[in-house]
Amino acid sequence: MSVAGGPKWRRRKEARPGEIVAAAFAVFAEKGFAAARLDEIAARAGVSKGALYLYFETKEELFHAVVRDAVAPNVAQVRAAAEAFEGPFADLVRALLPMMAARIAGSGAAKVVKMVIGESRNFPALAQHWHDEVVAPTLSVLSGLIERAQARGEVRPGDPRVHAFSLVGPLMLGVLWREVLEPVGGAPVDLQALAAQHVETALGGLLAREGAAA
Amino acid sequence: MSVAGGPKWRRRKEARPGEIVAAAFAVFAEKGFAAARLDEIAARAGVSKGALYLYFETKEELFHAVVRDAVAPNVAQVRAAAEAFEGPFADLVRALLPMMAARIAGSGAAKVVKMVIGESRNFPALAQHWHDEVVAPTLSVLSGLIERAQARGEVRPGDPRVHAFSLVGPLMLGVLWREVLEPVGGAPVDLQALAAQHVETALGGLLAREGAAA
DNA sequence: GCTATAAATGACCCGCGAGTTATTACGCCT
DNA sequence: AGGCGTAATAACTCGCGGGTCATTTATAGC
Repeated sequence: MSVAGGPKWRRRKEARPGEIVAAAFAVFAEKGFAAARLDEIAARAGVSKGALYLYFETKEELFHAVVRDAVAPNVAQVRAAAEAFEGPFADLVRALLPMMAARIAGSGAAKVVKMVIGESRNFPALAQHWHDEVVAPTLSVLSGLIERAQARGEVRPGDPRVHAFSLVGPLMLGVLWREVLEPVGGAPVDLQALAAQHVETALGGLLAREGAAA
Repeated sequence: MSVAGGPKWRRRKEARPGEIVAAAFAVFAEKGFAAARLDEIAARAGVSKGALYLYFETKEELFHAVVRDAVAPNVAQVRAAAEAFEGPFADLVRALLPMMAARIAGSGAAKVVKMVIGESRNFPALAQHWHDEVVAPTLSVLSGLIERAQARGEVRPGDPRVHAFSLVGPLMLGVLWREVLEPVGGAPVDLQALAAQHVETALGGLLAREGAAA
């Protein structure tokens, strides 16, 4: 409706891909892969459906691009923070969990998680990418930290991977709760409060007791 | 190809709905709602697509029936077991978590969880039903138990709902891991072992310490 | 300004799958 | 036995959405 002779569209080869991925992210997060409509993605990106195919071969490739872009930076940062830390295990955990909570809640990572879970059967390649690039590295950093803390006698014995689950499981549950149940009437969850209280609970179970025998 | 004059089909009004729901459960669990094909459900139920519509109005109603049937009995049993228990909190938890783990892994409940998460935006009614009938009651039983244990001085202070998250979160994470990540190369998770170790960790953080001041 | 290039469009195609319906045939009931 | 009510079928419709392509139009270079 631009009556005042502005051009109908502009050539912006550089900017398009990013805008398209952003729009696709929003629609995929809202609807899931199968129910997302290319027309809607195109509309939100301010572009025609045909233009999508100038930059992405198929809907599925677009899906992959979305997951890549939305997630990579956060993982790297959490990893760096964890590996740079030098103090006692308890302090590290007290810093790390709230950081993860904030990062997951802040970015759209939670929506991506939901998306990956929902479409994992239909797009195993996506779930695999997610596992290889996000979950496995994070878990490996975490259980490495736990293992070293065990060697120093700070943390009780036990499978370090299971200990890692004990640490982050409740956080993940909280994230999914917010994403899935709150919109349909579930009682709100304060992720920061959850992280704070759970860290103390988990540490109570993980740390070797000072006055204890074993 | 029954050349030897058996009838082409039989009238089994009573048995059909159950068989259809079972077949639908399998297909929905594998593909998710949107990607599930009514033709495939019908084929697995040994029935024509038209027959589905004799028993269910729409695909979505069939989806609802699946969730209802697959989940209700398990919840009731866990709830009953939890409320009947009379001993100290620690023993209850040591019995309850492995039981939940077994029940979730054994039935197809894990697949339903994945399904509900994936389709929650497109079918809020389903997520709501799940919340009202499954999650909220379970959580309420659990945090009730914790609250009473706190009153008896067995469990440390803190939001009982968050404590409940601390207890079951890692279990849920394990379930999702098995469901989503193991099929694409994730390291296997032994749910029973996870439950056993995590229970002790969680109790270590939840139980009031005998020799402690507060 | 004019032209060549390629970014972008939007009308189109076509297969697929949810839902419908005219027809068939099972099996109870007398 | 045979007739009737209805469970069940199978071929159908029809709209939707992923993907295509001939055409339009911005813009860089001369």
